[in-house]
Amino acid sequence: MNITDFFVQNNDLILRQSDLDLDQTLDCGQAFRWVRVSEDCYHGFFLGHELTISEEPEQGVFRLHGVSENEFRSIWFDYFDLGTDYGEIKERLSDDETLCEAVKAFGGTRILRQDPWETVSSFIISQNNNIPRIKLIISRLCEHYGGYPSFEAMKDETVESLAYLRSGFRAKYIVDAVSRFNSGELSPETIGALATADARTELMKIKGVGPKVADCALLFGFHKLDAFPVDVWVKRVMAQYYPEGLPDCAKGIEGVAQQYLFQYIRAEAKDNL
DNA sequence: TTCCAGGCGTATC
DNA sequence: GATACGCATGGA
Repeated sequence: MNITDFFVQNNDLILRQSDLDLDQTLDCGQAFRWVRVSEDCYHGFFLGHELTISEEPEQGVFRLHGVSENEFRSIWFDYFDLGTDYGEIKERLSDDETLCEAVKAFGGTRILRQDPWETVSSFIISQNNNIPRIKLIISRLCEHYGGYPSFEAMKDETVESLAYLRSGFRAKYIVDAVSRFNSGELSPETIGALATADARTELMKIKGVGPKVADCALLFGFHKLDAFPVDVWVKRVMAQYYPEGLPDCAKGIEGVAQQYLFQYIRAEAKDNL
C-alpha cells in the first residue's frame, strides 16, 4: 500500500511516507549532489531548486524545510517519485529469496526522477571512478557555474577549459556529450520518448557512453525502470546469485531491483572486511 | 608501491 | 563477437 500523505506545518512541508530512507535514496550512488549535513538530514538540489530534508523518526515523518504545498506538488513530489507505489514493487520482488533479503535491508530506496542531462554527464564522470571522487568533480563543476550547468551553458567548454575539474580522460567525453546535445543530434525529449533499448542506442552515440553509463542515465534521468545498469558490483551479485539472469518477478522493474541488489552486495562486502 | 573505483575506446583475433 | 589493454586521478 502506498501511503504518501502530507500537510503544511508552519513553513515546512511534512511528509509521511513508509518507503523512504534518506541514506538509501540520497546517498546510494544514484545522485551525487546531496550532502548529509547531520544524522537524519540532507541538503541538496534539483535543477534550480534547493532542499533541506530531515527525518523525524519518532514521528515517522519527513520535514521538507521551508517548502510550500505548491512547491511540493510541482517539484519534490515528482523528484522523489511519490506517485509510484514502492510497497507494491517490493512485494513483487520479494517472491525471490535474495531480492527479498535485499528489500528487507534496503526497502527505503526510491528511484529519483533526476534531470536527464545531469545524469548523462554525471555518469560519464562516474566511469572507472569512485563515488567520493565523482562527487568531488561534480561539486567543482557546480561551484564554477553556481549550480549544475545545462548543456547550453557548457557549449563553449573544451578539454582545456575543463581541466580544473581534474576529471582525467573523461573530459573529452563530456565535451562530446555537450556538443551532441547542443547540435540537436540528441535531445532529452526525443530520448525520453523512445523505448529503453532505442534510447540506449541513442545515448551510446556519445563517446564515453557505453552500456553501463547509458543504463544509469536511463534509469535515474529518464525513469526507465526496465534499464538494468551492470557495474562491477552488480556483476558480482549476478555471478553469485543469478547465473541464469534475474527472476521473472523483476520483469519490467529490473532497475529498481538493481538498486536494492547494488546496496545489498556492497553492504555484504563491507561486512566481510 | 600497487591496487582499485557505479567503464569505455581501440586494437587484434 | 570476444578478449586484452590503456586510460587520469586520488584514496586505501
